[in-house]
Amino acid sequence: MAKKKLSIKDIAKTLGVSITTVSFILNGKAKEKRISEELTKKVQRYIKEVGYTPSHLAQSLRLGKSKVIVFMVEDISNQFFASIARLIEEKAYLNGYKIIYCSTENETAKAKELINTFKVRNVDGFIITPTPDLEESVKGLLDEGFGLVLFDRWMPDVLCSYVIVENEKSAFEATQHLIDRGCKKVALITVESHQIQMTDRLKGYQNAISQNQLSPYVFQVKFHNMAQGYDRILDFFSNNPGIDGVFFTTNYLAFEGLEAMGNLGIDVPGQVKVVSFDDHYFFNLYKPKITAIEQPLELIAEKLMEAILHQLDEAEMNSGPKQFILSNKLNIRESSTI
Amino acid sequence: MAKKKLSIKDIAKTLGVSITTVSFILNGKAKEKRISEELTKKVQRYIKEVGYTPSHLAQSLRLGKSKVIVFMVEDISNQFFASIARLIEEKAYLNGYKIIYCSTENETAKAKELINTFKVRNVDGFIITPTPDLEESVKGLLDEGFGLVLFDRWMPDVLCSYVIVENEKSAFEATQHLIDRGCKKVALITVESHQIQMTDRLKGYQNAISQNQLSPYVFQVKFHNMAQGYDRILDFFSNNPGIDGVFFTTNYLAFEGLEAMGNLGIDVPGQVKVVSFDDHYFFNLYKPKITAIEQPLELIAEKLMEAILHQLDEAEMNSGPKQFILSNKLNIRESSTI
DNA sequence: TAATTTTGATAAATCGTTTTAGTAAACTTA
DNA sequence: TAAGTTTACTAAAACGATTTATCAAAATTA
Repeated sequence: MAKKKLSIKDIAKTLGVSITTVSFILNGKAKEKRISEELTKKVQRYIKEVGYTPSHLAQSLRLGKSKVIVFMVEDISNQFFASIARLIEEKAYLNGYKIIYCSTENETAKAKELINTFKVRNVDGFIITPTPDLEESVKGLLDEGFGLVLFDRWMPDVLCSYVIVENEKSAFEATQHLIDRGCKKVALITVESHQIQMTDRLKGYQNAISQNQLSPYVFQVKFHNMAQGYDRILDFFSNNPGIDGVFFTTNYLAFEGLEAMGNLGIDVPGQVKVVSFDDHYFFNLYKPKITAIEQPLELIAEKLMEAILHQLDEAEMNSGPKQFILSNKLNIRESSTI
Repeated sequence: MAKKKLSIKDIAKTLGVSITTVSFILNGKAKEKRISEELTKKVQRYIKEVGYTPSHLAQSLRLGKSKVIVFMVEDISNQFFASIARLIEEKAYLNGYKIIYCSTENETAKAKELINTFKVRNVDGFIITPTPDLEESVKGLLDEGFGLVLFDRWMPDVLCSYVIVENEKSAFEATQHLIDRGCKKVALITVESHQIQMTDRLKGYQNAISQNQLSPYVFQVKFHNMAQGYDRILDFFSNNPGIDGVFFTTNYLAFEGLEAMGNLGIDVPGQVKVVSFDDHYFFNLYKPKITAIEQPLELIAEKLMEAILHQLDEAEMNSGPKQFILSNKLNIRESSTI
């Protein structure tokens, strides 16, 4: 087993030339370094014949670049993050990069630990959905010259590349949509979080409510986990009977909320109209189909890779950060119309 | 920026000792190599003080092990694979391994290309859901001494480690369950595939049908993509009016099938009872709740890591392959009972 | 006291590349 | 024909670790 992998040294010895020559030819520097055409051809032919490929480890060690990007998200099994993972994969491989993933579970301590682990592991760049209070770690990465792009959330205090969506604007539109459909008591059901993607959604809701001279009904679910979320939302609806419209700021909340409403015998959309952030395959299957804000996954992935590759590209290293704020799409379905 | 990382050489120079000494101490060989306790302490103190960590790249190059495992699945954005990814992540990191993912889209050419790419990249092991006709590539990996575990599917012709579930048995049980609930014309809706996980499910269905002296109604959807699948299944129900039970071999087929049945005005479970392979969060949310076969995700992940780490562990390198066949659980819900 | 063993440390090879700084030989130039 | 230039190629250092072989001094033995 395990026939030893050929090294550049083996090639050189067999062909009776120097390692340097082979290396130059391999790296397309034959012309520049004045290696004769004849020898170049000969070496190339032999390399092809034996199917030699250079050791990336050795290259990484020598060049100080490992061609690895860390994709650090809240939870890789979450459909949103898994979808992005899928979409960036191809672009990364096309550019010779590998992607290592890891999940923070939105815990700051875990995120910091992961960042330290990977810093030491000679990765080149990080794509991160930051947890709360991660500013210092992130600044550390920048100081040490790692590539870095934030997404889903950004940090107002840190000047760096990011890819986010128009949270406030979309939340405004979703709320206004419910109001336009005749809702008078529109509730916001969100998670208790001070992270900017959530506070922006809250802002959008509040703006729409106040512009229409309505009263806000904000419910922030604490300690978010499936079972607890369901119970809390059930309580909320029991205690707030007049609600006729709900905007959920994440699809998980919507799933739980819809089930709670179902069990309370609340008719959607007859009695309560519903809109959710983060569209999902299942919203289109649900009865009624759920109106939802769709994030532009492909575009997010594209911009993420554009931003990170841009940073890792030697030539453009010291051009400024790339910051993208992308538009969402409100997919209007039965839950807010019939 | 980028304060240069310390190397073992810097440590040695500052302390006025040799690189060798530092290395021995770092690797816990101080005693064995008779480094004096005094010097050992001194070096350790300094290392801690400056926060030195060794370069994994250099170690990998020297030791020929990169501590990287490739997780190669059909589609990382698929909920099943994403969940497994999440579950193996922690175990891998605890053991000092990183995980690189990639998606084959079940295309043999792509899988072969990915395998070649990663072979060259000095990874240590592979966790793979093999595409059709991947036997040769997989054998190649084994010959070259890579760690390897297959999952979801296995290859009868290749002796290697794998983690799979009892496809045939569960399919039998699901079908029998429908028959027990009074179904007389039970259809199987599956994908057209010769891969063993699918043919096993087919076998289970067929056995149950013939043991009960019923007639099989097998529908194999070709060229599986969302839109086409839906259309084909719609046709199938239109052309086979008497069907009173359906077993879907994947949850995607079930989602499409349920929508098709909904649009045809077929009542589930009144008119047609439904069971699906691969339980899903939404089966519990759907109305009616869908009966489904649940694969033991945690156990799969656990066994995958057990098998791969076992192989990568020098000490146990040449013990035989580990093969796990895990039991599923039939979650009986409304779609097959009311 | 001479020979042997133990102790405590190190020099140098190695892993597989890239790249700087040469070096002979062939060719120009004046 | 002596000096300078090109041409075609290479030796050797580096990247940052691990490990084998070696070595001088101290301690033990005979």
